[in-house]
Amino acid sequence: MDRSVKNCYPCHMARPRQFDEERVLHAVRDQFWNAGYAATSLQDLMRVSGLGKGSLYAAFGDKHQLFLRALRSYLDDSLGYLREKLDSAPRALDALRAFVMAPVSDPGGAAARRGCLMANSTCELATADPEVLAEAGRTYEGTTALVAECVVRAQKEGDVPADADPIETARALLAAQQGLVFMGRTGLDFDKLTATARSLAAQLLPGAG
Amino acid sequence: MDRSVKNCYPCHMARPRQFDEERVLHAVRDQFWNAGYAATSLQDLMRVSGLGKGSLYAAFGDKHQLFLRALRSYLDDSLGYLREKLDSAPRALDALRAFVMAPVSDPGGAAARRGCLMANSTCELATADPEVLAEAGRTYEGTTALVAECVVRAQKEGDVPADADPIETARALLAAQQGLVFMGRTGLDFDKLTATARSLAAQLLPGAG
DNA sequence: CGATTGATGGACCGTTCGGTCAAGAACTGC
DNA sequence: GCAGTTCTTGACCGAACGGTCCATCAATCG
Repeated sequence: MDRSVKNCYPCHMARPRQFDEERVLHAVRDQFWNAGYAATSLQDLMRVSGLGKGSLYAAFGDKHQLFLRALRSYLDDSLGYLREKLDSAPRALDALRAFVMAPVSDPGGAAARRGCLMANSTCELATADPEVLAEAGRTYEGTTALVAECVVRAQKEGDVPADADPIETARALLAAQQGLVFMGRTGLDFDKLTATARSLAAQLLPGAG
Repeated sequence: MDRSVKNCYPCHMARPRQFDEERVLHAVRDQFWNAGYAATSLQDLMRVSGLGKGSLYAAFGDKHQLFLRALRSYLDDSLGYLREKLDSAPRALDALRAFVMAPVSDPGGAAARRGCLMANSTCELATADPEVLAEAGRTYEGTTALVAECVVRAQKEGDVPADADPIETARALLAAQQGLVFMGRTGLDFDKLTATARSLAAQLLPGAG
């Protein structure tokens, strides 16, 4: 089943893949990100990946499975990046602040207008696609857990009141962050969005920037 | 052009409409709300409206125009409802708290999981559909203005510090609310969502509930 | 009643959709 | 070089898509 491991052919080597699976997933992910799931056609996917229909179907299954693969790849990257950011910050409070401000961390604001693939997909598909809904639930639970860990660290460092519930605090921070992601997607002016992000971070987290 | 005005026929009356335009817009809006724009076919629209293709096209133009009509009808209703809620509250602070908590005001949580038509549409279409993006911008600017007015009133009533910027406060409240709407759409447990809403309201607004 | 008008519903259009399949290409082991 | 295996390509499929058109219907006014 898993053809990503190269040296597992029965006895005769066959024709090797001429494409890099990760590269294709990346291109496909961008396409879904820009146009959404339903508005992306197989022709779009062929164009951005450079693959023929047959290759796409042989490698990934149908459109929906390919979408889920691309989505999961995106989530793995995002969660890994978040974990690294949260863990590597010298002071947990700074990491929490950066977490809330993440939607405005891109200088130009282009990323803010593009939003988040998982968020966009959830809004488009959550009602009708249980697998996407499940992925969303898992993702935001995972994110909450990571942030909550960071809250605990901030408490140990004396920056967050010890009586605050870490999970509850994390959920509030996550909700605020996702609200900012969404406001960015509505086209809200980047400077105003940044000001709002600062305001939210200041109100939800102790200490002055 | 405008056939909604009944008494403007040249000289002979013709066959009158056999459907209620508002009723159709309502049904169509629900369909788009449940399935999204791209995933809704003309057959779906015919089914939920009970109209034939010809009637739909004659009355509303193509699918995209019909969608915009339904979306605007939704927005008019929503903004009207919000204005009324904000104005009718005896105390502005209570209205602001209710505004933030709106995503969990539905007892069962079904509304929370359905999300907001404008928010869903923005996430699905904002990148590719300038008209939807413009509608989103207008909507959230309008909402910000309404909430800011209410903040001013709360300041006059002594419930919100006088030195707070009403617009900035309104944007933060709106972002928090939309974050909650989104978290509801991810399927987050309704009780947890409610707790998060309470937590956000408590941190962003003065006074104890 | 008959002329006129807009509403109606479904047949019909070309296009594009997601998905399948078979034939050929590329590669290794014998 | 041949056999065996997988990958690649593009033709092909039926279905569904959005959209147009027209014969028919219902209502009014002269």
